[in-house]
Amino acid sequence: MAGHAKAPKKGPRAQRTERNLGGGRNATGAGRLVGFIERLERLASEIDELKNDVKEVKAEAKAEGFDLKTIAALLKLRQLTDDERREREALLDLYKAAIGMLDGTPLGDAARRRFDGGKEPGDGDSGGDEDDGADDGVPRDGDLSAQPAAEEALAAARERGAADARAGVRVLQNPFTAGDPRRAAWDEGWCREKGSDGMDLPPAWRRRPSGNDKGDSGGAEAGA
Amino acid sequence: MAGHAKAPKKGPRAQRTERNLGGGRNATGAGRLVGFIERLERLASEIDELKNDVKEVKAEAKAEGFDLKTIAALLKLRQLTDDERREREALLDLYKAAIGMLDGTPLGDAARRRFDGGKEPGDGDSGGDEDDGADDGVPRDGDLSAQPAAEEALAAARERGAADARAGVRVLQNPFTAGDPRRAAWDEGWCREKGSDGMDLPPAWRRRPSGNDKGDSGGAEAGA
Amino acid sequence: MAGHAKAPKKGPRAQRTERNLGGGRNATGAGRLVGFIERLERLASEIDELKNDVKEVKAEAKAEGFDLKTIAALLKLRQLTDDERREREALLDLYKAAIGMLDGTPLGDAARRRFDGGKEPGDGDSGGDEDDGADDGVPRDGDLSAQPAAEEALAAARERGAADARAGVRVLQNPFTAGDPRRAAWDEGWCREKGSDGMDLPPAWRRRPSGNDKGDSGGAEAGA
Amino acid sequence: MAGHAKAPKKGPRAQRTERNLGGGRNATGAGRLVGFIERLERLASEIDELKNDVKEVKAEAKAEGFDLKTIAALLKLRQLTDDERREREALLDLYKAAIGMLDGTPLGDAARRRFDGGKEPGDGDSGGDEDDGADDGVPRDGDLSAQPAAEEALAAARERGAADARAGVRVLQNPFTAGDPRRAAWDEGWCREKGSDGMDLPPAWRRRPSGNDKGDSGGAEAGA
DNA sequence: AATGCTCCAGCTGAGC
DNA sequence: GCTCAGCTGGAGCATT
Repeated sequence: MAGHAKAPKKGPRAQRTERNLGGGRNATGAGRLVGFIERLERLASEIDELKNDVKEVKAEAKAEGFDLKTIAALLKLRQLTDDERREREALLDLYKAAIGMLDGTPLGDAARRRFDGGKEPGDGDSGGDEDDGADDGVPRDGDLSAQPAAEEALAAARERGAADARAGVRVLQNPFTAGDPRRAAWDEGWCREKGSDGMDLPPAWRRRPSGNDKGDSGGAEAGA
Repeated sequence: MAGHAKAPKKGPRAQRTERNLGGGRNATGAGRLVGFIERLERLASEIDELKNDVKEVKAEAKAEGFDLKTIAALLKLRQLTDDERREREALLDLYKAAIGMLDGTPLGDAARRRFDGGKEPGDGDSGGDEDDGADDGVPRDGDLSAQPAAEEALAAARERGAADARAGVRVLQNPFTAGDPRRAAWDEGWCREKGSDGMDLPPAWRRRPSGNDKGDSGGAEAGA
Repeated sequence: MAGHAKAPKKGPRAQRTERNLGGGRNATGAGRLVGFIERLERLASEIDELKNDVKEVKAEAKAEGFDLKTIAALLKLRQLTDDERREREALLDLYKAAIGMLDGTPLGDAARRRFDGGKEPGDGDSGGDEDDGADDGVPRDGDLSAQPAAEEALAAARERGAADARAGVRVLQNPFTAGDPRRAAWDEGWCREKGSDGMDLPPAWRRRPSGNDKGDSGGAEAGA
Repeated sequence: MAGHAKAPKKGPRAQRTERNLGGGRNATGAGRLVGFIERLERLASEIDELKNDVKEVKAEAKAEGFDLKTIAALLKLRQLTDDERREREALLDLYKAAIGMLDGTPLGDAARRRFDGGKEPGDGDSGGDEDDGADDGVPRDGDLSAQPAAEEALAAARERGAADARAGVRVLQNPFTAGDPRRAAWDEGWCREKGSDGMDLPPAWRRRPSGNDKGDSGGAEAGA
């Protein structure tokens, strides 16, 4: 099912180069040219066999309800080094923050770590951080570095996320605070679980029809 | 300084069409063709004047230390409706979670809201969410919907972020919990403040040299 | 008529950067960033106004029966120097000849001149050119250089082409031999004349519906 | 030699999807997603192995002095049906003629045939074709259809071209008139022969350094 | 089903 | 010499 070309209807390659190869003229300029061209055409045809296969896979995925654009984004993400990805995310978050585009979504952990990378962990409270009104007594982001992200803890969190999902807990109820790596792990578990309901994809995995009229229904109706 | 073309050295457009326009032959096929071509070339030349201007602006930005690639990303983001942007982020986060690529960064708020959109806010505890071990007493994500994102509250948070930044507080010390919209606002204030230090850009805004050796320093050392 | 945008339905640019410009903070990193972004977006929007105009012109041309793809090719050709264009044509002809793809269409004049550039015009007969069977007494390509392409001669030929076209002469009856620059000029006149028939485009200017079945109806039925 | 990758230095694909495949969860949304992603990545990696091979071949060709851009053009040409190619050339020639861009190079045979296709061959002389001054007695283009392009005649012409080339005849001395299919065949023979001189490519096959200053050294100094 | 548009990625030329 | 921005060509997608 995966290795069969289908000859994308294109024109008749390999038309009439054969007679030019005649004799032992391969050392000739013309002969060598023909050689190159044929090698290139052969490679090209192999390539677009594979491209056809890609198309088939995509069609299949689409038929199951996945969003192709998102999958493409994923693939691009995956071929980045983790470091590169973090670097980009951090920079993007910083720039977004600077122009007030964060709207609602806080800085990613990558950005947080980046901007704090050079500092030593002890001097955090220097300055005026009396932490007055928000919610004291709660572990802050600073603890992020304190939790070594033990793989077993993460696995446990993931498992709990799955269990919670099964139990009907909503995503918003993630029990871990910001900055805790288990927060992400719980999310992973929850999401993976939610994707497995029945035979076909739950609607959350599908792309919304688009809502062609754009409402700018931003959470922060600020600028206007 | 911004509207002056510089004639990108390209070839001699408008070579010898003039004589064809002779007479009143504009009703002719040939005449009309020439007309179209000239209009198109004129538009094209105006377009690449503007492209030149773009180049200049980019060069200037780069000279000040900004990362062009990130700026490009920003621009692309900004020409999306807020809804569209949220939709994509949500979907991407979901897919990432499903294949375990979240590593460390939790689901964005957009994703959280999306998957919870249909539910009514009151039934959060349905199921087994006894909230056993994590960190009780702390406002959860569920409160996210409870806080109507009053613009003045956000502005205050932003201001506090800026003040904290001035006072030496680190980003990691963001006093607001996950799910609280003020968390993002505080980040915005902090970041904007940090960008204003001296004459030139703080190093955090510049792109890291690259780190050519790929470390895969992922939080989850799994696959390797 | 050329500067009216029509707002290509894209998203709401310029969302909420205004507040960030507040105060005299323009010297700030964030402020400068916003400045760059706004300049870039403004330029971008101007650019796609122009792109819209291009679209309109193309639509108009298509409506009159012209083939857009051909027009695009023309535009690309026209932004090449004459020298560059000749260089490319010559090289392409040479390569085509070498692999036997000329089929039917002889080397262009550009190619001929290129390969003969270094030689002095007098020694043409050196070697075995006894010209045995073909068609003696006829002016050869060699004369190409002998005719200095006087502009008035070309104009005359063009005029004669137009006259002949009006008189019902077919293209195939071009009275000038290969290598004579007037041959092309006559063609020009003939074609331009033929395009002027009535109100709308003669069918020869339109693209043929496609001929979906590929016949390889080559003049040289060789390779097959 | 065609299947050896060389791992184009890209990032660490296939990072940590394995654990997600655990259990028999393949029916799950998440599991299927992982499956698709892995298939796509596998195909992608095969594709860029081939692309690497292409790059190698091109590098080799370039090292021997061939012009890559011309080769690319050839490849594109070759994946067109003969009919399509002819159609495009004809249309392009017609449009060029109409706006006076033919300069020097006459209409290709394809164009000539196209515009004469519908007509019956007998009525050519209708009108004023007294053929007054040019060069009577010489076979005209009209004979083009009269010569059935017998393959053996073409082969002979090709052979003669090669022989003439060996004998020192210049390209300009092509003994066949315009419209005679043997003209192209002779060119083919001549060019192929010329390409075979010594070990390396004759300079005519290389790309001219470009002549950065544009001279518009056109044969027809017309419009200017 | 055909076609025009848009995006993306590879290739090319410059600049440090 | 390497990197990086610009550009060109192709492929997918939406549209009619």
